Amino acid sequence: MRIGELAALVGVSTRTVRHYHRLGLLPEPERLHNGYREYRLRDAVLLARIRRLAELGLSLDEIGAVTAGDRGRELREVLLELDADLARQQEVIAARRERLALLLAEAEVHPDSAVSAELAAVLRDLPAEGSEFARLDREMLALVDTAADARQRAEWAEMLKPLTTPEALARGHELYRRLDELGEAGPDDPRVAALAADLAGHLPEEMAAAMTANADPSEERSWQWLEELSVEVTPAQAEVFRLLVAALLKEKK
Amino acid sequence: MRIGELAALVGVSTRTVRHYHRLGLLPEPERLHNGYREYRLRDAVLLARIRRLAELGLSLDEIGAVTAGDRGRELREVLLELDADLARQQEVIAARRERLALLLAEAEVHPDSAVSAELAAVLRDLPAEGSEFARLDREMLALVDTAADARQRAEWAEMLKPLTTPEALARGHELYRRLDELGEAGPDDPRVAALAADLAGHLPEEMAAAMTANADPSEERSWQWLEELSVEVTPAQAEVFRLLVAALLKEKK
DNA sequence: ATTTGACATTGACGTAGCGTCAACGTTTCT
DNA sequence: AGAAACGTTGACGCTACGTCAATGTCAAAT
Repeated sequence: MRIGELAALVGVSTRTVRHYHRLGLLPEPERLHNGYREYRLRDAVLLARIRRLAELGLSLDEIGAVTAGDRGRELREVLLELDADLARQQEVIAARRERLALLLAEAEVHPDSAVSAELAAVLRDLPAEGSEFARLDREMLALVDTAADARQRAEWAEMLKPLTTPEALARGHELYRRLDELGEAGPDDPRVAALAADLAGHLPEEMAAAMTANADPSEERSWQWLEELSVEVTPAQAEVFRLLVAALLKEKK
Repeated sequence: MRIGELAALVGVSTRTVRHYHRLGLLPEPERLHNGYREYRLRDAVLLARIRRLAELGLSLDEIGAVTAGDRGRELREVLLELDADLARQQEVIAARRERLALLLAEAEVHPDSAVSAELAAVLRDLPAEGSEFARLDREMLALVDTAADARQRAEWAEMLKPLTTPEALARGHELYRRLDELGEAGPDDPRVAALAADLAGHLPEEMAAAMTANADPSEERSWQWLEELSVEVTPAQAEVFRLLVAALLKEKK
């Protein structure tokens, strides 16, 4: 039998057969005078066995270990391992499909949005035009949104809801404007302390609680992100938030 | 933000970030005077979005197509496609686990066998010692065994059962010996025709039916394999089987 | 002032299991 | 005899990065 016949017989490509030769899975058969490989029945048997194991999902390395004979691994052990692996894969895929279903349900409502439905609703109601700081704020929200699960997003949406009343929106606009104006100011500018105080008054209670809850570094990192992200704000703006958190903490006590 | 901070923030490696740059998934940010990449908040947002899609199982190519904006593909369409793909994967894995369970159950009974339990039982009962042709025969059985499903194997085991009686075994031994003896003979040796006739008498009825059922080439290839495998037999032995099939066919009519 | 350590840069190789040329020789059919 | 269909070895390509390697930059410890 030549390589093409063998391959057709077992249902693989000639490339596959030669690949198994190079890996040592299938021993090289005798060569004819012209250099062609000449296969016997036992090669077909072995190749078919290799394929059967491969189609079960064993890696070629594992197959090599199993078919190596005495000093190889026990087939049973490998199969059990494989079954456990497949079970894990099933779980992973099932979880993915669940998340996919959620995403698709969201997309049904908000077709062309890069963020979740909850956040999209908030962003729609929150002002953004004209303020550089508002843009940063939205970006931060979008960032935490991508990493959040449904529960967290619902909490945040709840927290942010008080900010969408007409009065809160007006005050929010003003505060964004004042933050923008601090762009070039120094951290000791008198407007800094005033703005921090006004911000403290503007924030919903729940939000203040959430911010101070994780303000000590031992907790999770959700609000620590705020620090990391402060790379993009000016010193004066950063000072506003330092004062703000300090005020909230004092108020808490 | 420098690349390490960005990577830690989103939870990927710096290598991954640079990889996305090279693929064009993530735009290259400004460089500092020292050549370091300087990231902004929006880069983190985009990177987090990419990761969310990647963790769902989208390929980076697909993510590129989705995030490409206007001329890209619709996210919804891609997600539906992905879901269908995951569903297929689930089916494949479930089928594998079923076959694995069968294999494991077999291994429970026949721990160190390379063939199925059914065939192992047959091979145990069938004689093999000393005959080259018997070895070939066993190899052929092993070959079709690897490709067979449970139903087919049960059928074959049933077909082969009549051969395991003491009298059949004795006749089988003799027939194997006579086949071996034909090794160097020509196809027109007088013993050829005689052996073909005796073989026809030896074969169980069901087996003869199975052999002739697929003797015309329009059918499946299970018995056509026999032809392919005849590479390993001598001309005289091949002639025996040609005559055998012809006799069985005539008898059938 | 220097050494160390932690960061950054680009470039290249390795991974699994083959598919797919390329460049060439052999067999077989017409 | 020419073409089609096989065989040979060798090499690159594919995914999504991990993992050096060789080198540069920056802050802190000596």
